Amino acid sequence: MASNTQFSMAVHILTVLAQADDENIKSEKIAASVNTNPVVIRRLLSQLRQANLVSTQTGANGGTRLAKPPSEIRLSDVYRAVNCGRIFALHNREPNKDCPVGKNIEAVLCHLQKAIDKGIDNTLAKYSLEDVFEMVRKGVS
Amino acid sequence: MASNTQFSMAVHILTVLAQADDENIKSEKIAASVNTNPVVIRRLLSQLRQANLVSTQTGANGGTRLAKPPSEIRLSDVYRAVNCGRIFALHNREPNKDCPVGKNIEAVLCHLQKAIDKGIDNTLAKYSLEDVFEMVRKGVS
DNA sequence: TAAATTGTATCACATACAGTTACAAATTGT
DNA sequence: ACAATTTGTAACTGTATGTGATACAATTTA
Repeated sequence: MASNTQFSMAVHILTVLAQADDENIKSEKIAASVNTNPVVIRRLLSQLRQANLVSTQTGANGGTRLAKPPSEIRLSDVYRAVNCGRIFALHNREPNKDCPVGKNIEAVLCHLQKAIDKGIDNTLAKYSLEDVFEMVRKGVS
Repeated sequence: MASNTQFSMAVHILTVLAQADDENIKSEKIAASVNTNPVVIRRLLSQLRQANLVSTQTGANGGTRLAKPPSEIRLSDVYRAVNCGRIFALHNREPNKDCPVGKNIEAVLCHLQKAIDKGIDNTLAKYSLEDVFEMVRKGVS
């Protein structure tokens, strides 16, 4: 599987909204920047909305805006909003429970998954959407 | 198939080898513990061999053993050995370069990818194969 | 030389994401 | 009330990829 681009697109979307300040932005306009279909954008906006990161108005002259200031949106929030998947998957066929390793390895791997997830969360929590916006404006340091 | 199980299987394989100490272990035997096809195991062993984590002997009575003691194998080595993929992918269609956001967002995302990767590496470097073996034997604390 | 074992190419299958089309629901302006 | 606009979402397609299986050459042992 080509790993998924949802986090990348979500950050892109939110940055466009950050730039627009308090204006309602149409999915079509965002799609033009991301270079994809508006439905792809709306699907992601749906997830971001559930996470209370954006708010949307339907109907004519509708669109989407940030639900809070960019300084209050952490990339860890974004990651959690769009990412259901894990870094690696556990075995998809049960290991052999008659083997001492097969019997216990899954618990260990599960433990590792949690440790990694916490690490990613910590890393992304260091960046706010405001930081990203600044980096986009001025270039990555 | 959600994300890939290669890291999980690789850790499983190495733990089986750690348990076997200095004996040559056949791919078939490992496959029985992991509950998969021996070819799947051999493919992974091939990657672990390239990373100098195991050494294999072909032919009758052949098999694979660890190339170094479990205490000298870090899970970060394993992760690097089998994992070509990233946490998230960049856009697969070029963002619109006429948009100030689209023009610079990729550099920012690339920067974030590196930060996350370093975080994962740090997390996994805390665990040696010996630690995993102990956890498998005694249960995860 | 026969048997055992790995290395690897190749195929089949399942899954998931990206992209698209289509249409109902909601909202606005007249 | 009506037409126009915009979102929400279901459904379908194409594509990529990981897993698993089969097959067979190459290697090693006895």
